[in-house]
Amino acid sequence: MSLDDARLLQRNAQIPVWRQIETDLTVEIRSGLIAPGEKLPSEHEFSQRYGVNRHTVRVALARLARNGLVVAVQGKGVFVSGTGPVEYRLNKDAKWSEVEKQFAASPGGRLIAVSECPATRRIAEHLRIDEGAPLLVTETLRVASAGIATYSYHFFEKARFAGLDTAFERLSSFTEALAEYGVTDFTRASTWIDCRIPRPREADALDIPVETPVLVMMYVDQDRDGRPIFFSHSVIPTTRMVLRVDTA
Amino acid sequence: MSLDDARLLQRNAQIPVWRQIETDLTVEIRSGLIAPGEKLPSEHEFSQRYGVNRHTVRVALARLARNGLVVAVQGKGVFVSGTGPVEYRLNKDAKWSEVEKQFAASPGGRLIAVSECPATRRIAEHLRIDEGAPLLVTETLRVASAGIATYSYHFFEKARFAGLDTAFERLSSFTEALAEYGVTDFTRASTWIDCRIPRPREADALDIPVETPVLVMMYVDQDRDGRPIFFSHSVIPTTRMVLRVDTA
DNA sequence: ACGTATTTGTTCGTATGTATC
DNA sequence: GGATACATACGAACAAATACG
Repeated sequence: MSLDDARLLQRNAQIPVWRQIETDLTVEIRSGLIAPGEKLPSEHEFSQRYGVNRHTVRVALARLARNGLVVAVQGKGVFVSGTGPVEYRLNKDAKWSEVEKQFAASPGGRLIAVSECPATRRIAEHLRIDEGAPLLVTETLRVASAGIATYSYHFFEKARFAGLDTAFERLSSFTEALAEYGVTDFTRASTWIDCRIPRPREADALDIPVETPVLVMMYVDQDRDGRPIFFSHSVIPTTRMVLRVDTA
Repeated sequence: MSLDDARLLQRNAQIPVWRQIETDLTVEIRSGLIAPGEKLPSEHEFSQRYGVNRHTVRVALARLARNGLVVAVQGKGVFVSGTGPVEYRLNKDAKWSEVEKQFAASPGGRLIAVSECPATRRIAEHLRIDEGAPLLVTETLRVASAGIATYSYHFFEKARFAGLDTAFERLSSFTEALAEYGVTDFTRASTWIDCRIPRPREADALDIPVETPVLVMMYVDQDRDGRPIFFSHSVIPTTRMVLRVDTA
């Protein structure tokens, strides 16, 4: 709204008008243009500005409320939810356990599935092993707080880390499980960031609607000597989290 | 498919089966599990594995093709597009012009819209100006190659950069336009990364379907002395691009 | 040059559920 | 409640391009 107004709306388009308003307001709120705690314009004012019926505005606002972005108070107005997004900082110490620390949460990883597959070319390059070498693949759900969670796929060289899945199941933490394999310190080397629609089972586990996009981090962690430890995909819901990169 | 198979499908769910297959294959391709140039299983084989009709598979594949992820050749098969994703590297020299250099493209920014608005609290903090101070807001589309593009919102302090929009229109580049204001060197300080569904006009300009999510970078660029120059949102389609962060 | 198998591309038809008026 | 339109999913058949012996 600060940028423009009803010109944004496409009537007779393939997208319903209420959804356009929803994404529009989502942009404003998530980007911080409207600060947490601030009051939104009234439904009546929205309907005037966008040139739509008040009911159409209400559909959009109801969805924002359902996603936890706003809270409606009868007789007062609609307010942006109090807390801003949690920042997942990308630096060489980037780990999920670092996020858990912010919430004083104990390691609470849950092992969803374990499988094996041969290393594809890309993963083999990252782990500096032979293409086709057997990999141990884990799917884990790690939750620090409501809405603060990741669904991760970890790829380990099977020959080196056989049984790591049971160690994780016992300790609920990769950091601690890896310690049993002599890996006491590891750091993040490179991270690739992508986004997509979640798979049904990911959305289920993360407890988010299947239509809301998620961030995907792909990264390699290595030990002090630069030797690769594992390759990972982490699916991150963005309703209450953002990634942050500082380039000092 | 390497991780699991038809168990992934949710029948009678709110999400169509073809979309589930689409996201599934998108994951495999974009994450590099299936390498560029590789041949996908045949439509018949997919329909067997997923337990669906061949038409259903074709809908998914058609969408992947439209997004440029795969290329179908009659009589041969469907192949993952030859080139891997372009990496937009996040470091202190992160600029769109750096991406353009990779394609030997001349600056080709197009000014979509210009507006003004008062600085919200968050923007005021980033630019270290007073809340409510007038801002110059530009919307630009910058294309380096097919699918390699950004739709950006730039927020400038109006008092300092009045007329910058016309300078950009003339020079097609912020780097060059800012030089006329005595800003010869600027670097990236912090970046926040989020993702969402694009606005209709963003999807139009970037030539992507309205349902495919986009990455959003929010960042502050500053001059050599650490003085903020501008705040920006950049919308990045991810069919052919990923962000990359190196944490050395 | 020919026949065959494989694979994508296209066109019918049928059924079902959902949204809309 | 009824009528309509649309999206989803399945089935069968055929056309066209490719590969191979």
